[in-house]
Amino acid sequence: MDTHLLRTFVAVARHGSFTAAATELGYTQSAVSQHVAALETDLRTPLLRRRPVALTDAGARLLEHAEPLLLRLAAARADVTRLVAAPAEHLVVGASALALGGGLAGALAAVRSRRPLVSPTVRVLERTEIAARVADGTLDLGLVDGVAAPTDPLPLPDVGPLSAVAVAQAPLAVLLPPGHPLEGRRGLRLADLADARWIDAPEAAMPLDRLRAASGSDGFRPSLRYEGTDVRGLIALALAGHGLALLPEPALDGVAAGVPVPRLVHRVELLHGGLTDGPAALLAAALTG
Amino acid sequence: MDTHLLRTFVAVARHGSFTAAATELGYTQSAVSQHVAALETDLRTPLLRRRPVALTDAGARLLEHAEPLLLRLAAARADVTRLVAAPAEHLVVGASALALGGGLAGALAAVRSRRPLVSPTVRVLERTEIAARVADGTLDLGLVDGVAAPTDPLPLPDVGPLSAVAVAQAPLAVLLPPGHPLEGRRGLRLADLADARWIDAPEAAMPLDRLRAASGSDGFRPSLRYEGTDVRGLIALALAGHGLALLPEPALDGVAAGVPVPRLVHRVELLHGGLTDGPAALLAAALTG
DNA sequence: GACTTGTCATCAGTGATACTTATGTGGCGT
DNA sequence: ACGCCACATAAGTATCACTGATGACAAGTC
Repeated sequence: MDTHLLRTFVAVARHGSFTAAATELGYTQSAVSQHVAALETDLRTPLLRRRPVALTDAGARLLEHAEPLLLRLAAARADVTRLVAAPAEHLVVGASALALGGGLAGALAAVRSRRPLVSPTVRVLERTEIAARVADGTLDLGLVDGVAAPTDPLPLPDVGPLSAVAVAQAPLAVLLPPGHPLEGRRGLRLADLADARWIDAPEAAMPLDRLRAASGSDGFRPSLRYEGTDVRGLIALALAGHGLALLPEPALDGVAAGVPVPRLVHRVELLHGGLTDGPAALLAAALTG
Repeated sequence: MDTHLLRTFVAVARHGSFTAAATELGYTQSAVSQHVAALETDLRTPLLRRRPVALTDAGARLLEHAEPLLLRLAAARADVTRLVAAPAEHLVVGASALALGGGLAGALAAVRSRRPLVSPTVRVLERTEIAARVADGTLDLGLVDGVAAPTDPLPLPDVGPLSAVAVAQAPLAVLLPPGHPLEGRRGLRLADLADARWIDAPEAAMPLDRLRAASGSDGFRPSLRYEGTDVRGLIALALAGHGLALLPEPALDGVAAGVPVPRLVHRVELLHGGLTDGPAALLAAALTG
């Protein structure tokens, strides 16, 4: 079970094609075929069905392991080289959509004034992607938002030793349509709303599966799916009665009133993998200080 | 950064010797030397100081990544082969010391009566070791205990997709020496006791760092360290005033009275990596059913 | 201080093996 | 039925991952 074999296996599984994987990796089709065959004889079980190429059960299981494994391998390399190499004079920040608000603009301005030569990049990514890209060095810093108990850290995919610091924290509010029976309630436990219908807006609000994890319930069934990062659109849909939405209170922005949710907060955390003293450290200081 | 290179690097770091690592791995010393050199040129930084052999900073960092990486690799192999191979007719259960109580004896008896031929092994291990050994297939089942909020799962080191099921849950109690100012209190939040002096008994009770994580405080300073799994000894020390101890209430066993701690429970969870239908599945059914 | 000893680095040689090129084979569409 | 596409297999080669031998260096011994 060599890393190279796993890498080509993952490529084949992703492309659904031996030849496509071969061209991606710079191999011949023959080599890819041999790699997969070697893995299969090593594990004594077929991993792929051919013609058409599809994962077997064992293959699917292996893929579940292989992808994070390769990610962690890349993270290890990035972490060690980060120790050695001089801090780069560029700055790439990844942020989930709802994490953009908390002072990033101001902090970036502070960096630019002190280091006019660096031209920062801000990249909006899915929450799951950010930790991975910070770990493997593609991003210098990450800003992720999420819902958690006030004392708990945000649950993050474990991709190696990353440091996380809270940079902003706000109460949560459920956005109810006008006339909803619960309107005007003072406190609303999230579990009480597990049976309600929700708008599933994984980019603009909290993904519903995260709510289930945070509340320990398995409700939160979606009535409408909203694909996009624009919060205003989500608010409009929620007010029109298409479903409930859970948002940080500041995001409501006076446009609408929400019912506060106790015991849970919306938090933005800064992710980094060991700061040296490049522009990334400056930005981190501006964000946290 | 091949897996073989990482493996020999880890072996060298553990043994503090190239030759010892070579004999362990069945290589010549020359090969080990070349492996380490290859890693160092690949990462463009020395990983080990020689004569005496010691880790550099970069080497220590790499080791932090390499060990879990190799563990996950073994876990992946075990997980896939478990899918394929026939369920073995043996049964190895790992358990942390405080997890032994909850019905394991009875459940084992149930298994033995139905499968008289299997001779089970019970192995008492440190909490951190159990998840790793279940993942890589050394253990068929694991029983770990820990402290968490009633709705939260126990925090486990992430070694791949493992299933965890609660098998026993008990309230927690702080064991105070007689005459302690807080004696007789009804409820006691753990954070209130962060400044007190504690007995650090990582094998017999909860390790203090776990308490810090569970309570979100950084107190819980140790006044005495207790190495051993015998709870009676720990109770005697706590009653003699050497420090506080946090134990599941049943463990006090009438010997002593403790002050209950709300919002946190002691829980024993059963760990397995996908059950087939061997004796392990029988035992799991007996424990959870 | 020379000698011995133990340990890691280096070199040259060789056997394994990881690739390529070329060819075989089976399903699928026309 | 036929060709076409995609994966499997075979044969050949070039690389490189090992071994064994030797060198270099530090520490301990007399």
